[in-house]
Parts: sequence; structure tokens; C-alpha cells
Amino acid sequence: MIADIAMSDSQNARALAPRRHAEILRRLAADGTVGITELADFFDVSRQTIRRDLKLLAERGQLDLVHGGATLFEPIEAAFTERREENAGAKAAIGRAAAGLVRDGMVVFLDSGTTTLAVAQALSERKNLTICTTSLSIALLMCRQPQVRVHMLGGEIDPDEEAAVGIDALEAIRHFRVDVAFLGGGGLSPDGEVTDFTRSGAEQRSRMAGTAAKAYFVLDSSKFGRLTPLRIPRFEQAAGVIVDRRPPEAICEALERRGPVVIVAT
Amino acid sequence: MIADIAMSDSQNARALAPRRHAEILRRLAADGTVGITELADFFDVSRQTIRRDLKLLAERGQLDLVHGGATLFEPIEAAFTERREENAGAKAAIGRAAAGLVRDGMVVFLDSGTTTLAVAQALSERKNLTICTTSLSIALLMCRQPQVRVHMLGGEIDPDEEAAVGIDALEAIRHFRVDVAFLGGGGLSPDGEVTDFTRSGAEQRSRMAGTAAKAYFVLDSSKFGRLTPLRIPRFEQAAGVIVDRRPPEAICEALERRGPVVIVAT
DNA sequence: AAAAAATAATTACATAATGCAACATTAAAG
DNA sequence: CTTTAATGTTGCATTATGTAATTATTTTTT
Repeated sequence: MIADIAMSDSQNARALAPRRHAEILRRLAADGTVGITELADFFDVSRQTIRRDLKLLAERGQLDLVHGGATLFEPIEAAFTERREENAGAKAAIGRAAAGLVRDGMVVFLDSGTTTLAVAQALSERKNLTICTTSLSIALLMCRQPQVRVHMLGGEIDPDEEAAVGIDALEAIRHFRVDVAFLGGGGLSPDGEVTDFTRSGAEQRSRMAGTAAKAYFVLDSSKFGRLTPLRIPRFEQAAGVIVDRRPPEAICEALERRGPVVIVAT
Repeated sequence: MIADIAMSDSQNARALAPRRHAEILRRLAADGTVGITELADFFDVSRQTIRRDLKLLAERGQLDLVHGGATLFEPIEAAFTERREENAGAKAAIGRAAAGLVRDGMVVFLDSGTTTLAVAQALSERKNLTICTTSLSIALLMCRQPQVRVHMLGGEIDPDEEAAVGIDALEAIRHFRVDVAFLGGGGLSPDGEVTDFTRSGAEQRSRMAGTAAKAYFVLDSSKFGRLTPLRIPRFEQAAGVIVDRRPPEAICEALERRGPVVIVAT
């Protein structure tokens, strides 16, 4: 009887239906679509089983069935597909690198912007997160993930950002103890400073950089050397800057002289 | 017990029930699901024993049983998306009627819910509105409209409603001077009261009914006579109730005796 | 634009896994 | 010892999944 102990489970680990459902929804949030065949392969079950899963989830309104798979439920999709075109690969890479800095159970702040949206998507693998954001799209995406708590910082909505700005958001930031913050930016100036478009945006990011235990700016390479009007006060409080390729040497040096490290996503 | 010595790494061969329970709950918190077979293997007990454990924990409300295992407990109420399709025509009619009460330039509060979403859609003809809402979908929808300012009330997001709830939202309500509020509700009780699903929801709606110059509950006919657990305190502060067809006479009378008028959308 | 080919959905049924209940066995307690 | 609580076993009901034939749908080809 003692010998039994050494026996490890060989193939018995057939996935529980709710696990499949969670993973399907996670993939949907990350990719926007799922295919029946790819899911059947992944879970090592028949396509029929996946079809039954998808049908069930569709009846719950958690996705839309399409030929060969499923897509995000319509209202979310709008928020999702939009603006995803430019530099999508770079942003996805940055998202993955950012997600690598996050552990299960952390409190994460996500700024508005398409790059931070990519971070949100990459975070779908983490469990038990608390997400805190000013972005409507991010809040909507993340609140549909299982095991994620979402706090929306309120305030006036900037139609361009589709995110809360202004005094209310600024105040709301105070209430949170944030483990790690991912912030967007308008540009990365030649002398190694992250800059912004608006005064209130700059102030908001500055505060978050100061409040979070660790703050990172996420910037794709199109922002290198770009000049936007506002400096982000005390931006050097940030722990680092995450980019998709190494910025010009001059910028790197200037940046690291101020403090933040440069993290290049691959 | 020879086995005790042999297995120093994992639990002892026959873990006590409370240990199993603790471990089961720990795994649930970590993964969201547990499987009966994997637990039986891990503890080296029979499936039946695990089943009895899970049944006990389920009775205590600490998890939900599913085929083959258990998942995190989630109080069940029809998910937001599930309800979106139902009664679409009725909701559109209510939306038009509600929009008829709004003038250009007003400050409008929109509660979460599918019926209020219909109101939001109907409001697209009005100009220069200020919209104030707890609903992510409504905020996203309205901020894309020209000539509309949107204020999102922040707070923790309820995944079912996809809207902010809790203390932050409650506090944020104070800051606004609202001309007209459109509020949802869980049901319209036989004695002419609007009722709600949750305590915090009821409180939030009550406050808004008190704060707005005029407040209307929007209720489609599926809510007539439905009993949900929470009364909305001082709901008779509301100016009226907008419905898609006339409720039973008894309800109408009870309602109007309390104050609010009944508006039937066509 | 129509026909043909390929892919996917549906249906119906077979098989395997799980749930349940009754009873048997073991381990601890008095 | 006996008693009691917990766990294991067995047989059968139920549920989930797999398989295969059929029907739709999409895509490709002409």
C-alpha cells in the first residue's frame, strides 16, 4: 500500500468544465476571439465538448458564437478592436513584459491608453488581482475576468482617452495602496523625460508614480524623442520605463541618470 | 504507522478533515476551482470522502459544487449580459418616453441597468447634456457622443451590473446637482414599492432619488409584482415610474397613493 | 454566379466519468 | 469490549464527453 504514494497522476488531469470556461473567457479577453479547434487541442477534449461549452457561455451572454469559434460580446468588442492597429505587436510585447512584473494577488493601477490596455490583456493570466484604473475600456474588460476585483476611479470623462480625469480622479487616487502602477505618456523627450499632453494628465501620473510602491511608464517606440508640452513632475520617482526596443543611447543615459531603469520588452 | 515516516514532504497519509478543508479552500482561492479526483489523489482518500467534504463546505456556503469538483461561491443573480436581450422593444419605448422628459442642457443621472442603457441611447438626440452615471457601458456610450459631458462615479465595480457600487459611488453622488435621474430597480412589489437586490444598491438609488430635482424609476413589465429582498428607502421621493404598459390596477393605486405618478410609454 | 470542395454545426447514440445512497470497514474513545 | 464517527466499497442513476452520420455553412474553384 505504501508504494501507491509514489504513483503520480499520469493522464487523469482532464480539465473541469468551469476551468475550461474560465480559460475560454480569459483567452477571449486577451485575443478577442477563440477557435474551436485550438481550444479542443489545448484542453485535449473533442470539438463537440468545446461547442457545448461555447453554447453554454453564449446563453449566459458571455460571448458571441461565430462559425468556428466565438468572439467577444458585441459592446465590449467596440471598445476592444478600436485603435488597436498601430504598433499592435510592440504593445503586446510591452504588455507581456509588464505582466511579468506582476504577481498573483497584487494591487495594480492601470492608466488610460492603448499600451496600458495591452498590459491589461496580458494580465489575464494572473489571478486574484485588484485592478484600479481610470480607463472605461480597461474597467469593462477586467471586470469580466473571473477572480479580478476592479476599482474605477471616477471623474469627468475625457472623450479622447475614454477615461476619467480631473479632480475627482486625482482625489480618488489617494485612497489606494497600489503595488505596481503602469502609466502611459505622451512622449519620451531627448533629455530623458516622460512628457504629457495635458496638465491634469501630467499631474495625475505624477501622483500615481509617487503613490505606487513601484511605477512604470509604458511607451512604444513611436514615442521616442517626441516632444509634448507638459513635463510630468517628479517623474523620476518611477521605477522604470518599459519600451519595445532600446531608445537612442543619449535618451537612455539621460533617463537612467535620473533613476528609472529601462526595460526592453522582447 | 509506517507511512508517516515515508512521506515527510506532503501531508500525512490520513489528513484530518479540517486540514483537508483548509487546503481545499486554499486551492479554491488560488485557482478558482478544485477537482474531486485531484483532491482524492492528493490526500490519498477516496472520492467519496472528498465529496462529503465538498458537500459540507457547500452547505456552509464556502463554495459551489459543480460536476467533478467545486468552484468559488458566487451568489447567483441573472448576469447583466443575460438580461440585455430580453424585452428589447419595451425598453426602447421606455427609453423614448424618458428622453421626452429631458431638455437640452440638463444634468442627467443614469443608473446602471439595461433599461437605463436604453434611456441613454434615446438621449442621443439631446444636445449639451451632462451625463452622470455609475455604469461603465453608459459612460463609454455617451462619451462618444458629441456635445455630451460625462461624469463617471467611481467605486468598486460590480461584475454583474458592470457598474460602480459601494462607498465611493455613494459619496460621489453628493457632489452633483442633477436635474433628472433615471433609476433602475429589481422589482415593483404588489403594494406599490420599488425594490432592489442589494442593500448598497437600494441605498444608492434612495440617495439619488432624494438628490435629483426629479427622479424616475424605469421598469419594464417583467418587473411587475416581482419581489426582491430590499426596499428602497423613501422611494416615494421619486417623481414617477416609467413603464412599458400599465401595471395591475392594485399596484397603480398603491403607487400613486404614495406619490409617484405612473407614466406608460407607447 | 454557380458548382464543388472544405469546414463546421447538428443530431443521435455510445461510452466514460461522476454522483448518490446504502452498507461494510476501520479507527478512535469510553 | 462496545460504541461512535469517519472513511471505504459497491451498485446503480445521472451527467459529461466522445463518435459518427447527416445537414448547414463557408470557401474555393470554375
